[in-house]
Amino acid sequence: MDSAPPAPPSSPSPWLPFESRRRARDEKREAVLRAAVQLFLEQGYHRVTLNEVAERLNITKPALYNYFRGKDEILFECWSMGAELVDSVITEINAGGGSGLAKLRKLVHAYAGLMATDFGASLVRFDLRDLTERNAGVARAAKKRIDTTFRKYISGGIDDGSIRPCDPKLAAFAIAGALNWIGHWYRRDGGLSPSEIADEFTVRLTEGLATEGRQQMTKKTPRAPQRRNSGRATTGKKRTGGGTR
Amino acid sequence: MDSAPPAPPSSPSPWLPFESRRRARDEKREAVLRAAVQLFLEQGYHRVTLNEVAERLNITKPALYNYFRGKDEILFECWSMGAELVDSVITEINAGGGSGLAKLRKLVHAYAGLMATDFGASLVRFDLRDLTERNAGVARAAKKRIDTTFRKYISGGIDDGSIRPCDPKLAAFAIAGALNWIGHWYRRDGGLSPSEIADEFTVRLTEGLATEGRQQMTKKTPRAPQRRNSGRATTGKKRTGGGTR
DNA sequence: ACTTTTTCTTACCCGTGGGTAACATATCGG
DNA sequence: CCGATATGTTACCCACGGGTAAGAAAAAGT
Repeated sequence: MDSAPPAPPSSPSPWLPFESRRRARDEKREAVLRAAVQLFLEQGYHRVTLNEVAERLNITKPALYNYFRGKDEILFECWSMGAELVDSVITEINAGGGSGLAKLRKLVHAYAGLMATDFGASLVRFDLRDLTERNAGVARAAKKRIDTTFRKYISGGIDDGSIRPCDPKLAAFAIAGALNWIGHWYRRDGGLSPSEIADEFTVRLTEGLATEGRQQMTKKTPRAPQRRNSGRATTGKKRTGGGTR
Repeated sequence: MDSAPPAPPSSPSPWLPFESRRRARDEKREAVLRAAVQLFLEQGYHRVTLNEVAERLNITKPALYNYFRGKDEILFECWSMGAELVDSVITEINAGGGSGLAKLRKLVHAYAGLMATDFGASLVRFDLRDLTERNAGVARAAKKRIDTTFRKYISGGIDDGSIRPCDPKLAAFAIAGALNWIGHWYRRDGGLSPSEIADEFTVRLTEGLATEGRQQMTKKTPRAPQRRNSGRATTGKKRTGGGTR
């Protein structure tokens, strides 16, 4: 018979029922976040009790208070995990070169993929009003940074000629909205893989913006490649995402 | 001489503090919904108490139970108001003619406008998990109808040649996502009017799909482009209708 | 071994807010 | 004017769940 404690379905907890509990503190902390984010997404923050979170980890509620100040802090930390993912994506894109359109496409692709992860989805499915005013402020700032990045890539693309003139603010809203919505409808057991979604959205959300979008038009390189060069001469190998579709 | 009780700021309640309370039942019921939807959007369903809703209407909590079975039914009825708005829009579009693309544009335009209303926003900002299983089922069905309509217009447009071949499912997700997101960021006191948003989104979300997007391609303009320019008073560069370039 | 510190459990508190019972007061048909 | 019916009010109940206190049980230090 299975006298050994039955392993929980997925992402096994560091606290096995009666076993060695010698993991590092940070690992446990993160395990709490993984369990919590999953439950919060499944059932919604307000319907999840700390007892449930604890139970899923084979511990009891007060034990959670060794790692977090309270429920809202757990929520915030989950949210922050997602924000960090996005921030690192942005940092990486900024580090690389490319036209505004190329950067935008990279961002769209990576962001779409993130929306299919738990922490990524938490970014758009959690209600910031559940946080303390202080944490909500941090979160708002992070959102602002992300939004600004979208706009920056778009207006940068307009300047360098890779994107047709448009209102960067509304274009960013439209693109970010379509992406954020992924976090609401994506299901792991659905018919679509994250990479399929990311590939398709990268095309769909930028095809209307590109100056050289279809096979038509003069197929010349981006017209008048950046003359308003503010420093970094990123010319190099552009090839604005033309590839595989 | 306004010796009468001072009217509350906006959307005056039928229950004036000590005055005639002789309005029809349905009007009162709807007044409850208007007050509720506003509070739910402002603060979030779980943070709004029935006492608050009642207070805003100059009544007390138990009085609400004359019109609704409970809090969750109020939520559902608010949601339904939004759903009915969308349904009537769809019915009207279906009644009219036009290519798939034309219908899609009408839907995008109307839907964007709805997202800037309280009941419209409630459609995407309320959590269906707060409803009873029965009501949640109704809501899911309504959402399904809306989604189906988007896809139908798109695949219809592909068939009639007004829309370039693409995956209708993902295209619908992208468009609906961008639109739904309006319900999350739109603020009445922001710098953008609903009609500006609707106009811009109508262009932005369909320009990538149209077979005749830019100045080339066939001539069969299905309908005259909406010259409904109501007020183009914002940031200078914005050529909504024209496919110039 | 022994203390000390960290981690976790049992048992409890208590504010909150949806919901109800019982009663009061309009409103209306006649 | 009078009961019947809608409509509101006051006063209360109580389940729920976040949070805490006090102490057991490991881990770690000595």
